[in-house]
Amino acid sequence: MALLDHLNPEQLAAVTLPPERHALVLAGAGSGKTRVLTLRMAWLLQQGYVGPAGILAVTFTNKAAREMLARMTALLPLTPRGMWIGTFHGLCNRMLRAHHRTANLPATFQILDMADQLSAIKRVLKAHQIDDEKYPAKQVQHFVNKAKEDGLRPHQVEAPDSFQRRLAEIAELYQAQCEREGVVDFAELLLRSYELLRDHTSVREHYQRRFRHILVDEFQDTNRLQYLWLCLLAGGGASVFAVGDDDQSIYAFRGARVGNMADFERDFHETARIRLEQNYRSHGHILDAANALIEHNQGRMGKNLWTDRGEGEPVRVYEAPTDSAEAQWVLGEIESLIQEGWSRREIAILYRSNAQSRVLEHALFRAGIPYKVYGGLRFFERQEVKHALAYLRLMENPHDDTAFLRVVNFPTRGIGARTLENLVDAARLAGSSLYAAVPHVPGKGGSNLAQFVALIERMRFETQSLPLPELVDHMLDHSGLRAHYEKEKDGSDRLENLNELIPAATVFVDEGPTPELDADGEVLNADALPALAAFLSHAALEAGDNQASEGDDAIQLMTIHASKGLEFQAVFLTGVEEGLFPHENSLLDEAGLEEERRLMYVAITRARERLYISFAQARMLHGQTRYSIRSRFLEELPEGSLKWLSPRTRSFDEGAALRAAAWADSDWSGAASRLGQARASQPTNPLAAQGIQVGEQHFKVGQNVQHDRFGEGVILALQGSGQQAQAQIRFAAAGTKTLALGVAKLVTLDI
DNA sequence: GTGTCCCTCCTCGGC
DNA sequence: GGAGGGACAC
Repeated sequence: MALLDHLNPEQLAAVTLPPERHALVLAGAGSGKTRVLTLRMAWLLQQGYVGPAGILAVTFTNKAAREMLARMTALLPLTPRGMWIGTFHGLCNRMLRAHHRTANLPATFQILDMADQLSAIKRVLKAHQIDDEKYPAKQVQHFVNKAKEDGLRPHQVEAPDSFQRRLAEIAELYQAQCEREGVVDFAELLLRSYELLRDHTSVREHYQRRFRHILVDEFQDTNRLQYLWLCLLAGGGASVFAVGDDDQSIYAFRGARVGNMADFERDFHETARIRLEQNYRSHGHILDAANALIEHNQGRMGKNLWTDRGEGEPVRVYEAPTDSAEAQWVLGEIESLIQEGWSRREIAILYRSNAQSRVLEHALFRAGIPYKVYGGLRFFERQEVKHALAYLRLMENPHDDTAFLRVVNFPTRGIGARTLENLVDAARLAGSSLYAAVPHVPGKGGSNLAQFVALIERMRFETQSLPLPELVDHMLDHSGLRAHYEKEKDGSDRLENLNELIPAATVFVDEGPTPELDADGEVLNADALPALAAFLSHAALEAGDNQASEGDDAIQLMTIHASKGLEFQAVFLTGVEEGLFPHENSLLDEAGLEEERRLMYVAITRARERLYISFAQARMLHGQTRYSIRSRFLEELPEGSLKWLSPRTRSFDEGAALRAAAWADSDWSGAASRLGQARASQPTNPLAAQGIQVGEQHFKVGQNVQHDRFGEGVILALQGSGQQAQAQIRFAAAGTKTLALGVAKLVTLDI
C-alpha cells in the first residue's frame, strides 16, 4: 500500500498495530514521530476501522495541530470534517461551548489568558484586603493553576499549614469571582471539561461512544488533569495511541508529568510499547553527544538513537572571555557559513533564557545580517490589541470586570481611582458586576461612568447586524482607540496593529468551518456561535504567530524551549555555563537538574550537520557582570565527538579527574542547594569583580593564590558567596581547576 | 485625575 | 538593562 512505503520496521509496526490495541510509542528526536501519528490515522480510516467522526487527535500547540491536519488531507482524499483534531484547550473549549448549560457556564463565557488571570487575581486581593506582600498575586496564580493542573479544586488541595490554607481560600475567592463574571482561565477549560464528563453520564457516554480512536502527541508533556481527561474519554473502550519521548520532557515547570507514561502502561492493559530509535536528522557525532549526555539521567525508559548518515563533523566548542566576545565569535562563524553558501534560515542560535538574546542581536544587527527572534510578544498579547479585545468582550459580555477595568478609562475619560473605588464598593454591595453597578455611583464620576456604559450599549446596538470585520472597524472608531493612537507620538505601530484586527477578522470569518451537529442535533463546534464570541475564543486560544515567515532568509534566534520540534542545518548553542545552563534555580533538586539535562538534549538534537557550543567566563546579567565556569554538561559529552576551537589549558581526561576530585572535596551538589538558600536570604549577590569574602580571606578575579598541592595560580572566575563560593583557578603547573573556596586550602598572594 | 519618576524584580512559556 | 507598579507632584 502506497501509504506505507518507505517506513522502517518499527514505524510500520506502530502504524499498522491492530486497531483494538493501545500503544505507547517512544519516539526519539528526529525519528519521524509526526509522520507515524498521521499515518496511523490515515491507515485506520483507509482500512475502514473507523470513520472521521470517530477520531480524536490531541496536541499541545496549534501549530502541531495544523501540521497534522495538513498532512492528513494531503494523504487522503477526504475532508477532515467531523474529526476532532486540536489542542487540549481548543477541544475542551469546543466541548464546553456545546454543553455550556450542563457545565453551568454562560453561552458567551470568555477565556482569560495568563495576563488577564493575573489582573483578576490582583482584583481579588484588593477586594478582600489581602496583604499582597504576604500573598503575592504571582504566587496565588501559581497555586490556582497548579491545583487545577492536578485536577483539584482548592478545598481538595492538601494544606499542611495556615499559609497554604489561606492560599486555598484566596483561590476559592478567585474562582467565585470568575463564576460571577462568566470567565474561565486556561486550566479551567480543562478542569470544567473533565468535570463535565465525570459528573454527567449522558455526556460522557456520548463522547465515549463517539471517539473510538484517541491519539495523543507529545504525551510526555501531559499533566495530571489531561491524563485524567483522556482516561475518561477512553473509558468506553476506545484505543489510545500515545506518542512521546521521556527524554524530551522539558515542561515539568508547568505541570507536565513524565510519570504519565508509566501510568499509561499500567492503566491501559495490553499496551504495545514501540521504540522509534532511528534518527533521520543528525549526523553521528551530534547523536553520540546527545546519547552520552542523556545517559546521565536516571529512570529513563531507555532509548538509543542511531543514524546511518555517517559520523559527520565533530561538535565545535568555544570558550569566550565575555558574552560579547562570544557573540562576536558566533557572528564570525556565521559569516563564514554564509560565505560557504549556507542558507541563513538554516542557522539557529539557541539560548537558555530570553535575556541572552540582546547581545547576540546587537552583534548581528551591527554586522547587517538579517535575523529573526522568536518568542516575545505575540499579536493578540499586545497592549493596544488587548484594549480592542476588551471593548469587544464588553460588547459580548458586559459583566466581564477584567475587560471593564481595562478600558473604562482608556482612552481617558475622567474616571479615576476614586470613582472606581466607589463603583467597586457599589458592586460588592449589590453583588453585581461593575457594569451593572454603575447606576449606583453618585456624582460626577457616576455620570462619566454612565456615559461609558451608554457608549458600550450604543456600540452593541449599532453593530448588531454588521459582519465581524465591520463591527471591529466600528468599535475602533467609536471607542476612541483609533483617535488615541493617531495623536500619540510613536503610536503608528500600535495603530497599524489595531487596523490589522480587521483583516484578522475577515480571515477568521472566511475560514470558519461549518457548524457540526451530533445525532441529537446538538451543536458540536464552537463556530456555530455568534461570530464575535467565536473570534474572541480564537484570540485567546491562539495568540497569533510569533514565527518568522517562511520566505524570510534570516538567522533564527530562540530559546531552547521554543526550538523543540524544529531542526536546523547548523545550531549555535550559547551560554553553556553553570548557573545559566543548568539554570541556578533548577539546581535545588535532582529532578530540576535532570530536566535541564533533557533541555540540553533537546538543544543538541536540533542540529542536522553542525553543532557549535559556546560559553563565556563573564556575562552581563540583570545589569551586573557575572563570572561563571563552564557547564557540567560539557563534561558529560564524549571527548571523541568534540573539537575545541579555543585554547584549552588542560586535556579532557585531566579535567574529568580534577572535577571528580573537586566534587569529593567540596560537596558541590550540596553546595548548590545551599547556594539557593544563601541567595534567598542575601539578595545582592556579591560582585565577583569586587571580590568575595570567605572566612578571613578575600578573593578577587585576577588575584594570585597558592595551593599546597597545585602550586601557584590565578583566579579566573568566581561564583556563589560565603562558604559556598567557588573559584575557577588557572594553576601554572596543574592547569585550570574549580575549587570550593570554603574547603580548598588557599593562600592569597600579594599581586 | 493625570503625568512622571523611582524602585523592584527578574527562567523556561503553550493554551 | 528594562518593564511595570506605586508614590508623588501638577
